[in-house]
Amino acid sequence: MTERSGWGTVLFVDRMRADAARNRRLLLEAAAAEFAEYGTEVSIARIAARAGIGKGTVFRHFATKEHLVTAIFGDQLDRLAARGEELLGHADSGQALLAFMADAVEMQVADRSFCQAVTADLRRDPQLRAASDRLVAAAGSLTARALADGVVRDDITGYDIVLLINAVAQATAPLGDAVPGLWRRYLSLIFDGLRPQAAHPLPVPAPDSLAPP
Amino acid sequence: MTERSGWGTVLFVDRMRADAARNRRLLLEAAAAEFAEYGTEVSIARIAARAGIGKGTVFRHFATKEHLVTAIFGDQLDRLAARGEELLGHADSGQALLAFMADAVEMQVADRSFCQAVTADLRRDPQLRAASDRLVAAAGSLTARALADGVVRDDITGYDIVLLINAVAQATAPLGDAVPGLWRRYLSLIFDGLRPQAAHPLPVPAPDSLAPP
DNA sequence: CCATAAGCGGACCGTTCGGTCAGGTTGTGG
DNA sequence: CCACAACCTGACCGAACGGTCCGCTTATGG
Repeated sequence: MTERSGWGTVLFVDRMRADAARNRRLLLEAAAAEFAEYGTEVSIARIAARAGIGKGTVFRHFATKEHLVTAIFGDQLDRLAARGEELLGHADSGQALLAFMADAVEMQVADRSFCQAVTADLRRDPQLRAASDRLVAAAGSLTARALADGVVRDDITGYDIVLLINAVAQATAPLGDAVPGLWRRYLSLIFDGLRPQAAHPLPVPAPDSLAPP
Repeated sequence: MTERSGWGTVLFVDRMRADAARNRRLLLEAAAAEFAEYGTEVSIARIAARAGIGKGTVFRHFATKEHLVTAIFGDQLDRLAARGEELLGHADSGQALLAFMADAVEMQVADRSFCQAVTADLRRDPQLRAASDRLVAAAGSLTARALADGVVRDDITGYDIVLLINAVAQATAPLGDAVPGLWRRYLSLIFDGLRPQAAHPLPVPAPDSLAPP
């Protein structure tokens, strides 16, 4: 579990009682694991059992289940955005963009809740909005750098990249884990579509937001 | 509601009592509409109410909710496969493949349950397996024809096409219906990746089945 | 070491779901 | 036209869920 960007509520365990801090950590670990394995529909009771704490304790730390999901999902978004920012320091801009997409897809494929959360109505939460914006910004910078080097076509944006990451991650969903690395096939194919050599005019402008109206 | 291929159970209303046949039709229409609008999680009670019949009647026609979902989903798969077979008669093989993908995505985007069903564990059902095979076969023929005309790269198969359809349909899921035709942008982009000009070697072989082990 | 408040936990609540069933209704073959 | 089987229905059931609450435990500052 990493730190949230500029917002320490989730892991703000400093001025807590020792047992409370310990339980909160156990809870977040258990929730992340259960969500990744079974999706966000797992019951609070299951998560509490895995963490070895009582159900009531869960609601002491997070008023509703949605708050818990939001906390975990926000942390993941932040981690992903951080990875993107880190890759901005990479020499090869094309490989950096590809690596970013690969890491993002891998994260999403390994975590059932991540896929669900992207689609859910959690967009109302301002913290998630911020994390999402940070992610799109990182993707946009990586794209701009790759464009400047002429390795991607000039009509794509950071929003496109984020949505295509989602597309690749969902592509192989029907097969479950039957062919473990199959998503790499489709990431590669889609990346071919991002190259300037392939470019045919795109019929619809890129979006300028990830949130529904 | 169209006919199931070679299997008339779903709409086998011939030797039924008149009221039973009528109710079955109302039920299937209501279920398809509710599933499309709200996904497969809508309650049986809701569907029954929309059909104007009692809840018990639903279970008279379909032993479990899963049976109902399977019937509706199978019908959709069959319709999609039929559309693919129809497009095999189209003169321009490249446009036929593109049109097939576009129709498939459009269907999936307009129907929440369709997206869910693709991922669900309904693959056990032999009828769905058959419908799925028929769909992949149609996609494979369209692909082979396009390949013979040199308009697509030579390392893709019908399975790739079906999975990429899924990818495109899910790509814009985070935005809901905020930008109605946005999926066309990503279908176009991915189709660019399917052209021979763009081809870089793909890292993983295509799957040879859509079912998990 | 103790007083106290913060934390804990699981019985409990209201709701919703898929699915069942007994008893009333109705279409239909003869 | 009638008898009967097929059909319809909504009250009902048990399970599972998110969330509440209060009596008990325990960490901690003084």
